[in-house]
Amino acid sequence: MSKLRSAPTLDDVARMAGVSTATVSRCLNNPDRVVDATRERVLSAVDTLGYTPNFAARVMAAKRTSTIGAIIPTMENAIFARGLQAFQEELHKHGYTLLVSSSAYKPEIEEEQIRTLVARGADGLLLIGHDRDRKIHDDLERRKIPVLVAWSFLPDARVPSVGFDNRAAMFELAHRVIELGHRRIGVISGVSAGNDRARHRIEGIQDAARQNGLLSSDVMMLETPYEIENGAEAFSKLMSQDAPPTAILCGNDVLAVGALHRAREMGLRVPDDVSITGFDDIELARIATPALTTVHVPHREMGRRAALELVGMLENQTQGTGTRLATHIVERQSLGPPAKA
Amino acid sequence: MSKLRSAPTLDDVARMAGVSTATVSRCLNNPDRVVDATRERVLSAVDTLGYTPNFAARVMAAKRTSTIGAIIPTMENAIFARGLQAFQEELHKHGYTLLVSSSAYKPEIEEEQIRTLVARGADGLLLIGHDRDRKIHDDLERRKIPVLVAWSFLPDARVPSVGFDNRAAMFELAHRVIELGHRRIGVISGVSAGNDRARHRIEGIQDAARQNGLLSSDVMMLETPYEIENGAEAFSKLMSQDAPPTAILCGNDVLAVGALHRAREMGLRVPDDVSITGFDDIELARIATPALTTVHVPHREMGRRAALELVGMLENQTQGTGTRLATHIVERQSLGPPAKA
DNA sequence: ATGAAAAATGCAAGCGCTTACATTGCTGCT
DNA sequence: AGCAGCAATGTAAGCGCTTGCATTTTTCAT
Repeated sequence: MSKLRSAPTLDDVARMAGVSTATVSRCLNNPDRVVDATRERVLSAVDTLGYTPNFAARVMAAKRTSTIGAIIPTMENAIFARGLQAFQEELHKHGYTLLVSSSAYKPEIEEEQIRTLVARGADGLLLIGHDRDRKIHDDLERRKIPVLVAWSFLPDARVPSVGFDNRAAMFELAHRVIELGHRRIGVISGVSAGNDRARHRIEGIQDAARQNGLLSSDVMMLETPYEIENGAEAFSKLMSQDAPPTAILCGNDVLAVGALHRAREMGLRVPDDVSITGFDDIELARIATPALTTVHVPHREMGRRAALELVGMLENQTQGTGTRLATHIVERQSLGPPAKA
Repeated sequence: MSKLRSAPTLDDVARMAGVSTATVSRCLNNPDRVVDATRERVLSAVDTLGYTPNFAARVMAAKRTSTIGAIIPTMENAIFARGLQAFQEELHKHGYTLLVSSSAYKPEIEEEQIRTLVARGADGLLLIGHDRDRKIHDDLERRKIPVLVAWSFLPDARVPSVGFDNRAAMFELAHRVIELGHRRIGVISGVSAGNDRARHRIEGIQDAARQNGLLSSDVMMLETPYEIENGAEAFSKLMSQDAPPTAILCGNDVLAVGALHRAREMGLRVPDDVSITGFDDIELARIATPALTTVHVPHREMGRRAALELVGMLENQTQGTGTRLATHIVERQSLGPPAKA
């Protein structure tokens, strides 16, 4: 498979322009270190030859790829789409390319992807959430690869993070729900093992329950993978109990939409018969019927900040400080007071 | 000795295992060409050193990346998510890695992404749709990089494709709509310039209209980017005419969900006051209220087939034959007969 | 045992680029 | 005119790996 046979190389360009390869390289990477006349000659050779630098060779020689790797739990729904889009746009402005892969929420896959991205020479890494085998960070540290965590801000974690306080955010929402009069609360959480965001959201709910004098038996919790169908199933289970909850807090919007859908199938009116809330405020939340009350996360801002932070770490060799972003509740139609008993 | 703080290389492993670098390389790439005892020794050195092959170096030496590049129009919604997922799973089985990037439906960005992927050494490329500057294919051909097109099957295009007949699929749906009695049809299409899929879907509608004796003035067409909000806007425009359509065919499910949403906001009942249909059958279509009548596309099958085809082209140096997949209408609640006038 | 074929391993030449250092060619000062 | 000093360009040493070919070791039929 010698497909490269026909691709022109630096040498070809140099020969055609009558200069050394060093000069061609400079034309491409430090144009101002070459005199105008030469540069023009070289660039026109590049043009007529249709030359494109060989990435692998460049990486080998320069020991730097200008590439950032990101591993997100899923690409199947829009949870990370908007933030990642902003991340990549900002990266692009600074001359970096983004490589994305997804871990399907599986730690072992995430680890494999990290290795792949590192082997491919990622100059820096964006990871989601803090929960992770510490050996991974040991290894990354040893290789001196800057890592930034997003979607979860923890002030004194080992790795700097750009994100929000999942616990406080969910606390606020749960508090609001209880304040409306709900006393039996259902929770449909994502799988919390290895997922600090899911865990912190649960804790936020528990904080609010405790603080408002609910018993732990008033809170019915279910964990399930983050998919619409699972939200629906969990909803059924929760509502088929003797004293079903009057409000159901979901770990994210996807789960909430599943719950919403099942509620309709079961002939339950939302929020009259049961309230349902989400988390993330992705587009789906606005579109759902009824529109979802949820926690708004500043996705684009988070992505942009993460990019700036990571680029800063890369170019100044600094440790990175992290940023905590604010979230807020968006009240739409899916949350109301409980029905009068 | 000074390697301690940076990534170990093949040399380090070789030294530690007391063999040559060639042997280490073979252990990693052709394990059976090395005797057991040696292999074990080498692998344990790999392990204790935490060695990971340097991708760029490997590519340079082997002239092959085992990487496939794919450029899809968007990652923001789920249109391509499922198919791409299947594509990558199948690729993985054959030892290939997938690199994805998105073009935002812009030809010039697609072109840039192609160059990037090629520079990065993609062994093969998956592209969406056939519309594309021919120079791009000239260049790819010259570099001998196999290309496969998906999401649109064209039997005698320059490049082999795995997909379905967009025109026929949309024809079938439009025919069904007209058969139900609709005479004034609205169409919310994606932007057709540079997008053969959008264009063929429009043509399918026109075929059906003509064949059923509708006048071209009975079909009101709007083009708009593929986003929910645009679907909503287009819906408003279409319905604010003197004689608004009784059925609206949307170029994809995303647009249709936008239309559905706006209908509700305007107090129109679907399908009693107006019918709305989609295309693609992504999860959103099932979840929407009312559930969307749409054209089912075998996303996973398409992704899988595309992977097999592309791997075949790569490994057998063949041209690729392409595959046409069948679609079918999924009737849910958003389509009904027109209201009695 | 013995030698030839087969299996295992080693040697070393690149792959296409960047970059430290060396060389050449100018500028403008005295 | 002569030369320091700098700008422009060239030279060549790798970067870490794979692989064709050479060499050594093992296997096995005799």
